Amino acid sequence: MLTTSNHTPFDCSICVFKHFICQYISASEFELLYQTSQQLKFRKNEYIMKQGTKASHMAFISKGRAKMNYETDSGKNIILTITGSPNLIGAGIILNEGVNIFSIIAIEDCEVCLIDIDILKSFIEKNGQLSLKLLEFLSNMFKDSIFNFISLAHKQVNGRIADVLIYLSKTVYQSPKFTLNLSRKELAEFAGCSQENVIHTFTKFDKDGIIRSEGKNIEIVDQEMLNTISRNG
Amino acid sequence: MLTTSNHTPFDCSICVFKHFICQYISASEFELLYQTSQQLKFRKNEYIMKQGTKASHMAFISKGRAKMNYETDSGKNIILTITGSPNLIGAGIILNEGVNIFSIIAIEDCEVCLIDIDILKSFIEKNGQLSLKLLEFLSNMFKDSIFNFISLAHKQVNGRIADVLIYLSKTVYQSPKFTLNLSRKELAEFAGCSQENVIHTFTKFDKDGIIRSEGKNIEIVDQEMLNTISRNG
DNA sequence: CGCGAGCTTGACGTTGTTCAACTAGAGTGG
DNA sequence: CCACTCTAGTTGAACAACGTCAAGCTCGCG
Repeated sequence: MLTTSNHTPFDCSICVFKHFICQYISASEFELLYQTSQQLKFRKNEYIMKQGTKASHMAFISKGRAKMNYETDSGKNIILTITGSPNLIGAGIILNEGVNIFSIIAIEDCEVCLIDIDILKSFIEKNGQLSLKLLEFLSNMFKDSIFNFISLAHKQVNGRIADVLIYLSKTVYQSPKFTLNLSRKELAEFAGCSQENVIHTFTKFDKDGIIRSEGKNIEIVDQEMLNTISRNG
Repeated sequence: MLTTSNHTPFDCSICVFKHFICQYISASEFELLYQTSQQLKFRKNEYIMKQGTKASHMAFISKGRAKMNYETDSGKNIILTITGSPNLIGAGIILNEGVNIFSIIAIEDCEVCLIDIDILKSFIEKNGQLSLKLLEFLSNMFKDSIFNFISLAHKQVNGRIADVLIYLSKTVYQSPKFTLNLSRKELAEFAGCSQENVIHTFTKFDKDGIIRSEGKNIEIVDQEMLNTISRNG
């Protein structure tokens, strides 16, 4: 599963996740978590988790971006979401039957900390505040996925691509101007349409002065118009 | 919010939820939960929870069926799911900003127990096992919604309607033969297509001997074929 | 008997997918 | 340095899928 290349531990003192969880657990508990976790680097296109494997770890991505990918029985890829960093991934899947129901794949070089689930579970069991926080976290993930699903299921391609662009700019790249780590095909897998449709829509948006699109470089010019398209579906 | 009509407490001794939660909390704690909860009957089409109102309760539906409905800014209705009973609803929404992000509406007469969230939260904080169980429950809801979303977003209407039929028969009515509580328009809001499209597909499925459809009475004849259609999208 | 709501049907135009051809850049080997 | 190939991106045209519209149907109810 760990198809990684490099194994140098990071400087944990600045880690956001450490900062978060140490509000709720003791120093010695964190030490245990630290000792049982793995700090790894992943290169672009490497699997951080692979669909179907046993879910033994949660992944805290401290640096880099990744995609959540679901592969259907018929071999089609569906991108469920793109994550920026820092971000904690795997909470939703883990507690099911202990199997990863989708893959997490680096779309650029990433620094990742794999956290042992059983250890974390033992903390949750002992620690009400922590579990409430995790419940909150899960609720929010759930909510996001619901709205994502509403967008995909009940809008047509214009609106979906507007949504994807808004999401990428706001959440993933945190700038109206960004350089994509994704191919047009991957964008199509994310937006739930054909690759050609992504391209057609991009050129239309470009002509209408809503975005500027040159290869991997995207700039959102008319945010207001994009919001309107998203709203009207 | 409580637009209900009838207010006779039920016999809680046979309640599934009571049975579940009493594995993790004490008798006196349950008594507190019971005293702060409301047992209500809802008639068809009544709101059990209304989108936008403060989320102060979870709903345990002990009898009857309900739909989760999301109303968009532009006034379009989207049915997120149909629930059978018994079922606990509202866990996912609750912990966000304390506002119901969608409505729950009875599609037939229901018996519902409204459970105070703050009380439940106080139990979670004290009780690790309970919180783990709730995390598991939420994870599963999350997983279901993901697969639902995959179906809607990446299949065409044939496959989506097949999915809806399979879901209704398996989860909601638990029989290959059932009498719908939903109109064609509502089915369309669930499947994410037009009402006419639902009808066209039903008649096609009927002609092909996959289902028998007479008004509200639906029977799944060729389950295998339906699964194939669902798989192929 | 008339009315209205929900359901059904078919025609038509829009939207989106598929297909095929073309372009541009990157990597490879002579 | 120049073919050659391979991949990603782009374009337009043909075709299929889907939504919209309009008309007719059925059934229950006043």
